[in-house]
Amino acid sequence: MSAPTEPTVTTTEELSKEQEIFNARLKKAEELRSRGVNPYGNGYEVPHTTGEVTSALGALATSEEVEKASGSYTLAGRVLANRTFGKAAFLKLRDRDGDLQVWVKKDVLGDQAFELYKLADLGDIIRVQGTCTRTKTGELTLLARELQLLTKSLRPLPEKWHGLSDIETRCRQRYLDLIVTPGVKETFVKRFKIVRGIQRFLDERGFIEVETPTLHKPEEAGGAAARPFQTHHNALDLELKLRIATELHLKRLVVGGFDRVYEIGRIWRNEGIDRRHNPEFTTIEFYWAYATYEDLMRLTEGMLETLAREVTGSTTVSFQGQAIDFTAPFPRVSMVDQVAKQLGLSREETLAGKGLKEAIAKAAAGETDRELTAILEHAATKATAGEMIARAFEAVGEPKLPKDRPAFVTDFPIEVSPLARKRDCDPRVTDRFELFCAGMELANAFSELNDPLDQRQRFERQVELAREGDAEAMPYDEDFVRALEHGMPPTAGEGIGIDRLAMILTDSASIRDVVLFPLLRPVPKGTAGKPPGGDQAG
RNA sequence: GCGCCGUUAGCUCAGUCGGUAGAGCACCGGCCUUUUAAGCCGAGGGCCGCCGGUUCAAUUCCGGCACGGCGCACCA
Repeated sequence: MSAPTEPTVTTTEELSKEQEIFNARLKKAEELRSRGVNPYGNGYEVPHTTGEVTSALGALATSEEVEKASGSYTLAGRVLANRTFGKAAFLKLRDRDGDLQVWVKKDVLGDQAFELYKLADLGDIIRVQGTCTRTKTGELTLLARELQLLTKSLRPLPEKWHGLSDIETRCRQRYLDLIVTPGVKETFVKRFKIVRGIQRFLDERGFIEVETPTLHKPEEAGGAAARPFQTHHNALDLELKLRIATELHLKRLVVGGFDRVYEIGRIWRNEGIDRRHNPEFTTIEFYWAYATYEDLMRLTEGMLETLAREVTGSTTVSFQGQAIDFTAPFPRVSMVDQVAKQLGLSREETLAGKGLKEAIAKAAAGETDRELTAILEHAATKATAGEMIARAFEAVGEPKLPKDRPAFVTDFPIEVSPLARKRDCDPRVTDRFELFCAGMELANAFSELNDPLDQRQRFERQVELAREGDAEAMPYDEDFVRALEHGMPPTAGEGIGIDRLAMILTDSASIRDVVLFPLLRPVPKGTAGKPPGGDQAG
């Protein structure tokens, strides 16, 4: 944790470059102390930001206009560039709003303060006070009359032009990535706006935000098809699992009278890591009593259109070179009809499983794409028509979904929807949709199953599946059924993947780019962040 | 879990048909009071990811491992 308090005794010849810089900066910190300056001082007021300066003076074109209009500003931030000219220098100062050039002149600052300035390094946090002008090249610049060093940086920043490009380093040392990689901070600001936008949208419609447990007893860890992480509570000697969804607790709350309720929260799924998956991720789940999944489609369209406009400034969003139009309404695609059409069957034949396996096998044989063939072959091995339909859709349906629009996929078979209400006019399908966008599943929603007897049967089927070796089957949540037995109003509920939504609205190719600290394997020897001077120094 | 690719200075990257390495930026010293990747002069800085094999000699060739990237599988 702690850096060495003394420069290490190692001779110069033996020091790495980083250790050399570290020790040299440590010496400067000591030099500052000897001059009565605490290199880690506090209590300095910072009344202004670079943003306030640029919005007040940015429109004024000449140095005369700027100087006439400029008040005195006191700013603080990190030094990101330092171009020196002996008795003057230009610094690039960054605060929470952005960057501003600071002009340090010996005759303006005074000899003593200028000597202190010379002990500043790239990466240090400084505070400056002065008035603004425009330089010969027209850049709005604060001419410093006072300068204090607030925090000494001991390690060098990455190279200023290319920045950090190694993705591993960017994620492990996100603090550096945020400083030197353009756009990273903005991405996470946009993510914040997405979350706030969702909250505002739902709050305006009478929804209440709640928090439910993330530590689940084994029988509670349902609500999705996924493998949970396991943990243990010592005092209770209790086996626990990290939640894989917020669904079942939120529906308990609907039973309890929270007719419109939502939770934005972290969930964990013990699965692989790739461009679209991080083992911990954030969902918004919301439950709306007396509504149906049809209402949810309209709400979702309105929400996403609003978010796109708020976050990107347009309802058409560019994602990885593809324009995606979020203008409501979004197209709807029936999973069953699409599979039927592609396989040359009728809707009824498909739902009844009549010739379905043969048709899928035939399609697999005729498919040239190796991956799609594998999906179809796998689909043909499923036990029920519903599972075959859902699986076959991945091969024959998903690739045909519109690329320039989000699309609702409807008509999910009951076998793959253990918590969804079955359709009144055809119990083989559910009142459910998934929203697909940019090739990703973005949302999953349905009219909730509120018939406790039906729910019991669905759980029993999940238990059977688990017994047959399905690691992702849900446990039987007895208390949840008990809650339904008290009566849950007809309700529609939806879950949206915040991370994936953030990917799309920030044009990020990987979930890594919208998660501040994505899970990575640990570095074996722990070389990153090791203080110079050997282990005893740390 | 599988396949392909990568790992060289603090950072971004060259390079060595096998003879222990270079550039730019950063850093250090010198000059410079309007710079924009400032400029000029000079000096440092490397277990060439790790382990093993072949070889007189390996950063380079071969094998294994670690970490990462992309794709697949799994999944939201």
